[in-house]
Amino acid sequence: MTSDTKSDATKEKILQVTWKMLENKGNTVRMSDIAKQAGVSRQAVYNYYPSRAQLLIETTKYAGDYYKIDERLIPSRQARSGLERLNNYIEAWGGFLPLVFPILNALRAMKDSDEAAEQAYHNRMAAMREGCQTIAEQLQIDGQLNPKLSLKQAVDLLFSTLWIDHWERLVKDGGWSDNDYIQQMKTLCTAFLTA
Amino acid sequence: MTSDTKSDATKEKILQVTWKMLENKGNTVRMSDIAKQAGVSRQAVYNYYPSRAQLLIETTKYAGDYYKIDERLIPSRQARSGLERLNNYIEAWGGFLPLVFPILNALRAMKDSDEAAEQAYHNRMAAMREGCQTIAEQLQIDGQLNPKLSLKQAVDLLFSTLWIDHWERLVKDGGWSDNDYIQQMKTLCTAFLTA
DNA sequence: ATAAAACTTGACACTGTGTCAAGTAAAAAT
DNA sequence: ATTTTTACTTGACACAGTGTCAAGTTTTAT
Repeated sequence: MTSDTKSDATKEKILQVTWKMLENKGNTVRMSDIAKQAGVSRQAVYNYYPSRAQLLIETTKYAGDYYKIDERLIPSRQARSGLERLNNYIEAWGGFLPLVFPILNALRAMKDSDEAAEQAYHNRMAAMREGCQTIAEQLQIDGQLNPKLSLKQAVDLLFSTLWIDHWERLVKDGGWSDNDYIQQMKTLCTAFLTA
Repeated sequence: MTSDTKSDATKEKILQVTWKMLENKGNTVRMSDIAKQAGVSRQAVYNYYPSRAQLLIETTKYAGDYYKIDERLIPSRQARSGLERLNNYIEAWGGFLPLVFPILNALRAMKDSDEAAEQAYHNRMAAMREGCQTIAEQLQIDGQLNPKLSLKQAVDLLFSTLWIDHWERLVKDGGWSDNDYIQQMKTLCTAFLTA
């Protein structure tokens, strides 16, 4: 055992517990709840994560790595046509979102009160938006992009349509299944992005 | 002057100040900020509104009344066809949203921590959703509703597409003009709602 | 002049975040 | 085997913001 094996274990345990509790209780979880659940003192948590915002940000990274979003997006990146890319992207995203929603949700709720949280949330949005950008560009190259839309408009619309708020209302509030969501989004996005 | 003329004036002034400050500073405004700006003590505010949530809720009503959403929706209600109804609805909604966004935004931010705020936010959503329901029903009667969509799915999609999160990203973040939003939403909603 | 209403002032309880200092227990280094 | 370091714990405290309470003052009505 190296000198920080034990501390690493605690550090990771805190992330796991945070993640689980975000899924169960949502963004109302307090630092003391997390500490208690992880079996350590509140101060131990602050030892590793200097603020609640930072803890959430690290948890987001942890979960993102765990669910391997990059791997999921391989089929989209390998697509030959814009439309194929779009469909594969929605397939990957629609499978990924239910898993990371609780954490993104917490980040979203914190973004008004914390600068670092806003930054982290913004970065996540930017990363996702980039995928949408590539899709729209590919569609344009294919000559399939709706002529009523500028490239930017197409990207804005696609991104916003697939972002978590929309998903939340359809799946969480509306009771849609993951598959309903994926299928309908494929149809819907194709409908407005292509001519 | 009757005995509560002055108190009514103060009560309304607080609402106005709250409204203005939500527009300027967003949901970070504190009770003490509002009091100071209204020229009264913090306790005077609590005299009329027992909690911050309640104050926001009353402000929402106040602004809603002020901007006369009902009047704006008359053209939609008088439409002969589903499509006409849809377009008129988007026209009204697209003009209304920029005005009430700051307040709905504040309510949205409070909904996780306050039961009453959540209820109020939910009610606003429900009212808006009802308009979407009528549109979808009319489209179905006209035989224009996309056969790939159930009535519920159509309502869910239309509602979510027009709700504030989507608008915020396009207009606030994306820099779309109000008119861009209205025109694109007309096209987009028509595209996925009809066959 | 008196009473009621509409406030103000200041103190305080409560929740949750974040900090600080002193102590302990076990592992690691010497 | 002893020191030293690491990984904590315990408990106190500062701070912000909400909400409450009681006592005092000004304004308005009668």
